[in-house]
Amino acid sequence: MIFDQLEEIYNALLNRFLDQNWWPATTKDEIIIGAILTQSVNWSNVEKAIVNLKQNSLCTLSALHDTKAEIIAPLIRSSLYFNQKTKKLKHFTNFLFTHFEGNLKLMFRQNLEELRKNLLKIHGLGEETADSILLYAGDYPIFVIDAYTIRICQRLGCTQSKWKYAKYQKFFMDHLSADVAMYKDFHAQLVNLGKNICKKKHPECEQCPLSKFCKYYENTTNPS
DNA sequence: TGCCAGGCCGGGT
DNA sequence: ACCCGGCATGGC
Repeated sequence: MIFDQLEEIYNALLNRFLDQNWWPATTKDEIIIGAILTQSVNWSNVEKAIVNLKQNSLCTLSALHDTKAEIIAPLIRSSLYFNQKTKKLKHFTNFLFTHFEGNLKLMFRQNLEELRKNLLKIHGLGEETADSILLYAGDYPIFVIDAYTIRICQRLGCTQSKWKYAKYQKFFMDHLSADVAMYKDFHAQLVNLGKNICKKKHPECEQCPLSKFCKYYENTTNPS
């Protein structure tokens, strides 16, 4: 299905909610740590973990690299699957120190395709986490897909149920200009929308700035 | 109370 | 190629 309104959709979200100013972190280290910790958990749980890491001066990649898993795990307990996530953090820092002297600037000197391929080899980093790191910490022009994005697209009726991550990503990137700041904010807008309005059933779609694009809204206003 | 949040992996068809 | 269980907290 051809759907050429993505830019219009983004503008509707931007007008209604203003710039979301994502990622909620001050350093690139913190963005990467947050990207791993937020897998399948709400951000408030991640925030507690980040605060704990900061209070122990462990919210940097080199500090995590130098710290035993038994120390890290209890600090990030609130982030769910904390033992798994401790390993994931370790896998990432091992990668960074093995190949790039622990220096993110060196890592981000790789081109997008090469680095993405390398990140995906790290145990515990899937497509969404890798792309979040690439976009928000590395400023590469790559669009992040998540569960909210898929849910909203399906509600809009602009995608097909069999589509998976790569297809969604291609869909967005084929229909948008490769603008890093816009990619960052568009994904943020979709998460914000997903967490709030679009989570509800379709009668509430009227409050959603995307209602005029939404197939359910059209169905309810044009029942015939 | 039970459900689900900004996933990912491995093992089974 | 898809499907499913494991991981294992906190807020509504």
